[in-house]
Amino acid sequence: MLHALYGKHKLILQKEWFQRDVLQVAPELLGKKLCRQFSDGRIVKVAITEVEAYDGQEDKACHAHRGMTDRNAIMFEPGGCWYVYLCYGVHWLLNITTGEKDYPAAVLIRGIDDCNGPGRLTKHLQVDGLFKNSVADKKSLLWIEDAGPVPEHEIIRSARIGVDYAGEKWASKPYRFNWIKV
DNA sequence: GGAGTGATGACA
DNA sequence: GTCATCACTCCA
Repeated sequence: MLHALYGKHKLILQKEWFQRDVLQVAPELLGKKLCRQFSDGRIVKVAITEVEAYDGQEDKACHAHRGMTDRNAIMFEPGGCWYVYLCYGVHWLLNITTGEKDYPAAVLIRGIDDCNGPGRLTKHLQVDGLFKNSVADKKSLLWIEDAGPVPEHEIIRSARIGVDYAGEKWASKPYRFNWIKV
């Protein structure tokens, strides 16, 4: 198991931690604490329970598969930034970028403790477009902290949700990771 | 099962 | 400039 790279604040996952293969980062994010500081100063920390990986330009389900656009440009930067976008005109979806510069990849955070659904959790944590392209650190009021590894047998892999448009090859990739607590 | 919702990207 | 599409949620 790869060790987390720690910065000045012992628990906060640093940019370098995200600058690895998205398929390695995604399952390791399970059990980590998604942390949000609200405008009144209150801090909420919740465990991540479900994620999906979107892996580069080859991946037809990835927003970057047709190259760089205004929206997805942040995915081409080194990992560790928030990629936030509005889905169906209603829901903000929260992703963390991964990988090296010029390799577009990100992890969609789909579920946290007591809050399933990528659109629901952003509403719950009051995350919107203001966070897009910001660095995942304490200054941005949204960051991720280490919380120890999740046992491998508690991780379930399956196909990603809502990506049928990508064609069977990519829609069927087991790039979705669920943490099923025993 | 079906509608809402508006930014985004493709194309002209 | 237009137009179709969409990594979803809620209510019936």
